[in-house]
Amino acid sequence: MTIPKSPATLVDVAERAGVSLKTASRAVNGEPHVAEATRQKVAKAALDLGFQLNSMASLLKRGIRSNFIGLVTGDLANPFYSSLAKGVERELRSQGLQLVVSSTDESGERERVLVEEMVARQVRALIVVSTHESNDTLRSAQERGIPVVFVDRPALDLTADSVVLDNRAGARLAIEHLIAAGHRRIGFIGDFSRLPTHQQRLDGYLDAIEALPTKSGQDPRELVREDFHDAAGARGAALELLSLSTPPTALFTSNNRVTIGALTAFRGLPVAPALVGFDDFDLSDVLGVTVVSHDPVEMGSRAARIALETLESRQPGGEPVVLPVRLIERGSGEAAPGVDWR
Amino acid sequence: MTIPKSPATLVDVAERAGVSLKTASRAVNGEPHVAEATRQKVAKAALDLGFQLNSMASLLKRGIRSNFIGLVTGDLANPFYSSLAKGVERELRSQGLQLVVSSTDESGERERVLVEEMVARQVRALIVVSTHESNDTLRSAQERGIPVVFVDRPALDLTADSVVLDNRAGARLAIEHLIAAGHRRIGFIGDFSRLPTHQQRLDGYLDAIEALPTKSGQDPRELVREDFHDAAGARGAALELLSLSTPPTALFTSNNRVTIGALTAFRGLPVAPALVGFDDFDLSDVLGVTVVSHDPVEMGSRAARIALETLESRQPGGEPVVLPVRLIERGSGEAAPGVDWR
DNA sequence: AATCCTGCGGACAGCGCTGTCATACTGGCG
DNA sequence: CGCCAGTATGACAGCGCTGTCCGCAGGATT
Repeated sequence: MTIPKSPATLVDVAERAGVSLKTASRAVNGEPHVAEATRQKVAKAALDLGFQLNSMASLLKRGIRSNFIGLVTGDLANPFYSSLAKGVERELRSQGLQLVVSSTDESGERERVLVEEMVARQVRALIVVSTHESNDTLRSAQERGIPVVFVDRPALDLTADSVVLDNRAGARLAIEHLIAAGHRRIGFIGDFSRLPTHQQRLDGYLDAIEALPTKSGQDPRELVREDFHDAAGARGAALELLSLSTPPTALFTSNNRVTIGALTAFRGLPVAPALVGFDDFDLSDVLGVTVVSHDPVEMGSRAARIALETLESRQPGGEPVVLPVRLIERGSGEAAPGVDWR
Repeated sequence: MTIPKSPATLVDVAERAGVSLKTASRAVNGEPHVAEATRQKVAKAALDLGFQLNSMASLLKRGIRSNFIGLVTGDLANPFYSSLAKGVERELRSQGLQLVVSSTDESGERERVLVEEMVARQVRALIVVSTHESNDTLRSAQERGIPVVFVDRPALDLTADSVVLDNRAGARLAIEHLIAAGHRRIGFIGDFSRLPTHQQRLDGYLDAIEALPTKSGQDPRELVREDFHDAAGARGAALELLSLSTPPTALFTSNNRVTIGALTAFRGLPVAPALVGFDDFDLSDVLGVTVVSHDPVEMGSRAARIALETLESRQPGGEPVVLPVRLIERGSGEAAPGVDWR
């Protein structure tokens, strides 16, 4: 019904208040040297006209590119990423910055497009969970002076800050925990093998496995299954491992989706294998699942803080920030071989 | 190391390419009437200088407000909201629009601030899961010509589009299902009582309960517990209900967090009460929890589509879009009174 | 030869705002 | 009383870009 009347400008406000444009600007922006009475007049005029400062014009004039920080993640619907986003947002809030998000669905091509779009939209900084298929566009964003902070997955071939987890230690901890419970055949189900997080977690697994006295000729990777990015795929991998002639008595699942997939595979089994998962998740306590836990919200906050500091002239590209992980025992990781933990 | 050289402007590009500003503009924007050779020259110059069109200036000049759509939700870390965000983002993607998100943490005051900020940042449209504490700022956004679409919770006292679930029918369905399994004392654990979703789900509950032959003097709200917004609170409510002298034999939990809270309360009980939850969640199948399910991603998409249509001159404020819900039987809702379903 | 395209390129204004500089007026102080 | 510091206000340019209008060349048309 309402005609989309073009919004009031500062000129209109100034006119209505009977003051100059500049004075109106000062009043609206809360600058000093404006008489209280004048301030009131301008405020009233602004209210009457439904005036809203056009921040685009304001930022343009001041040579500021924008008030947005871009976050590029895999999939917003994954709780890990959305917690990350929450952490980032919380940090930005205090600075009057806003968060622009988008999901790559782990496609390098989409990552490229999204980063380009964000750069075109003048984001102040980029926080990226990179697919690591290519980083040309990220590099060129950097070259344009846009701070790029890698999160969860470190920067590769690129001097940039990153905030990551202590993946290798976490995985080793998990496997050693299973070994301590008596397990010797421990399966590993992992994400895309190109991802650094995956590789590090696998390294941690191998560290612990290779420390075990082995029958000669044994392949430490015999029970390793990789490149499963969703729960359904991980479920299949778990079923396959469990149907081996000598199946593993325990599994290590390298992220939340994989853990969930494995759990769905256990339904109907007389004895569920012991399990330690990387990433905590809702209901892990109800289910009694032992996990390598960490704080994705904190990870997002840290990344955001680094991005903001870089904006304030901090030198980019220092050592990666490595956040600690810890094992939370809930039962599934403490069950001895052949013992059901449910 | 790199000095944050001030980015190249179109003037620089034009100069370097030896053409006029306007010609460079035409070339960069792919407008017609530019000779192929000229286009090449400009492209090369732009590349050399690392030129990036300043979209703020461009949009300002063209009188376009921005390419952003704002989404204001309760808490990004809640899978329900992040799925919603995913749906919105997916829809925007094809239009070259980007998504700005922020969380209110269910505070009306924060909602106010966020909406104002987004309006100041010139978002093209707003998609809101309103706290419903007040809608003044949303109304004024509307008056400025910014389409506002309510999602999950309908518009109140405001002519605006909304996309909601069939909450009442869903809740009634759930309760009738429990009644069919033999339950007569069914507890209700709900969210903030001010939320329309809550009220509708409670109405659905009461519909079904009141259809039951009652002992006179019986209060249909005897087993209703409200205003629990997180899992911890819901857990307490569940424990309290179960410790009544005549405890309910079944529970209806009105959203995903409440359901999870109730589930954590069941640990250690010899017999878990039957349970139907509103909202599906990860691992509901592993746990065997019967739920009233729906598609939050689709809900986000629909809301985004409506926002985009309104931008394209569709009349705002039609009938609310009501999305269907369906019951998924997984065991917890089919157990007879006194029978453990786990 | 006069006319009209069509393809190409440029000059200029101005989007809405703020930084700079200038002006006018107050009061205090030596 | 003259001068300076401080406060209140305004005129104006210009951020980087694009829409409008205009000019010029060369080929087609009458």
